[in-house]
Amino acid sequence: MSEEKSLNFLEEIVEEDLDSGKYTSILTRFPPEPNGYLHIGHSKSICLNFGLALKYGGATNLRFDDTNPVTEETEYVDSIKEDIQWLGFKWEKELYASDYFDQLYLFAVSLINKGFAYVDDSSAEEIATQKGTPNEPGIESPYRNRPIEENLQLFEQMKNEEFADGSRVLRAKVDMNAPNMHMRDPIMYRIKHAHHHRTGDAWCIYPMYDFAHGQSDSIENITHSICTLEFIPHRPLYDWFIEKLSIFTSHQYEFARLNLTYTVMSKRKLLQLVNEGYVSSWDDPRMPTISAFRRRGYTPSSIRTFCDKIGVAKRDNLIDVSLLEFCIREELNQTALRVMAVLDPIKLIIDNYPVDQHEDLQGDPAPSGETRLLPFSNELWIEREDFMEVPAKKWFRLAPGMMVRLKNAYIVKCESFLKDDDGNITKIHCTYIPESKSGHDTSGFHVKGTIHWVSADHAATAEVRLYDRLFKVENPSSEEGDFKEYINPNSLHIIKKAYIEPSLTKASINQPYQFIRKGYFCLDKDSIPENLVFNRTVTLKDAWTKKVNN
RNA sequence: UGUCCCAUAGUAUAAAGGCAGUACGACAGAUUUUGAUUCUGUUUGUCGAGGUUCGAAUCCUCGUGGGACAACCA
Repeated sequence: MSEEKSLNFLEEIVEEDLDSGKYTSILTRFPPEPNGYLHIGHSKSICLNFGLALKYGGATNLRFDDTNPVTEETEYVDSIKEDIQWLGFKWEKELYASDYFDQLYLFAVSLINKGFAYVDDSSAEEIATQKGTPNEPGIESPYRNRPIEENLQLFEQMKNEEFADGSRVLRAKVDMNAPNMHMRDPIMYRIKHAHHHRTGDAWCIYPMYDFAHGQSDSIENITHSICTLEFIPHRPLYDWFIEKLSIFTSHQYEFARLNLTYTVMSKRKLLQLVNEGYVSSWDDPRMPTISAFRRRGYTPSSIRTFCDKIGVAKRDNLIDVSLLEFCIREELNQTALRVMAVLDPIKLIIDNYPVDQHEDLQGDPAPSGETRLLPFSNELWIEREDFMEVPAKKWFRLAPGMMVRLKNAYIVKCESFLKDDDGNITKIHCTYIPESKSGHDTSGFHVKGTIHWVSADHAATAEVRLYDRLFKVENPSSEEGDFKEYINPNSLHIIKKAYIEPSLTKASINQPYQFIRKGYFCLDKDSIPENLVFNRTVTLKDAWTKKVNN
């Protein structure tokens, strides 16, 4: 029963290339620059590159695009590798563009020899001026027609640390009149006396992206080099270098990057949020980074499912974050242990339940069949929002004179309540119906509402962190002004002291929980035995709140 | 006043000249000891104008709209 799922345009290209015999197997690559943490947008690219290879029996290299030593660090390399593995993918080889610095240097010399590259002494400003604009052609550099010998000599001197940063560059000799700005004699090498995270101080000249990426693809025999739309104008250059160098012909294909509502997806902006303290770290659970989703309780498979559902195409898109939430809820609904925790407590006293008595009630069994006991007594904590002094229409939780089921316990009826001087409700008095015990209900009462609770004497406490969207608007990047103006000031709500059922004191970090009626939660890495911390991964769908708000 | 990419429900994504479908969302109902889950149903779409064709979301032309491109970033 193979449900024929339609192919995306990249799968079509791969199938064609395989069917036509152009390739007998495919090789893709995932090429992050180690200058930041991976985000959910990268996971689309990861799922695409690794997924394509998996589907068609090929392989994927992990290649760090580390040609700019001033922004790149080993810390990022490590986090990137961890994130890819966590997502569930295995790379064929771990490679670095810097592995090819020697080869790239020889490629450059060869282009100089063929008259396709020259050393330019112009300043950055002069080169920018020479470039022209999209509407006006560029002008040729006065150094453009230097003799080959002189270029060779100067380029070697560049390599030999004889010149200062910025004093000279190596440029490709293409066409200053090209309508495509990238073809107007692009820079191939620049001088940077900077320490490289892998090659140390071996080099003071570093290749630019355009003279590193395609050549690295070619060296590795990458068949399908998949990147995002903004590289489309680079493709003619990508092809030009490969052709002039007469090396293995890799091909570049472009897809539209993922954008998600209520967040930003550029490393530059995410770095700002971290550096300027809007979030606590790269893995602050409000961030769209993979490490943040991991910490927040998202699973690798939920992210992979999401990447599968969003599809792949070439048009700009803005995916509704509710799709991501659907994916994680769908999974957690299957795997989460149901437990009870009261986040905003109010005391409920059962007047007809003996003060010194308690009983251990049976909680809902876990999917594994494992059971747990719920201590019950005359004083409980319930959720403040589960009581209304004056019930709304269609309200079926607690209110004066109304009855509700306490989950896995008894039916109670609200008899009275107390308020403090400010009018805040402080205590709710109820009576319980002894014949209504869960599983043994002979009371004959039928109640519409069931609420969660914990026994006041037996409850443990924990810190609970509730997260909301990081931005107030769907697409912060498209708004006027600075994107940071649109940050949601209420994206984090910390509850210092929530009451949790005793079984949760044994919570473990990879076990998802559903706090019944409150959402899916996971233990945070900040937890210590004296202070457990839970993150809300995602809320439950909530038809009631929605109804009230409308 | 350039070059390139793109245009299908609210958001995404299919339909390879032959019945516009799927998912999420939204809405309504059923079930429910989670106002969750589950189940059922409803809603909404081919940017415009020409052309080719028996037949066009699909091919062509011209518009319109959106996006990308002028870092010694990737």
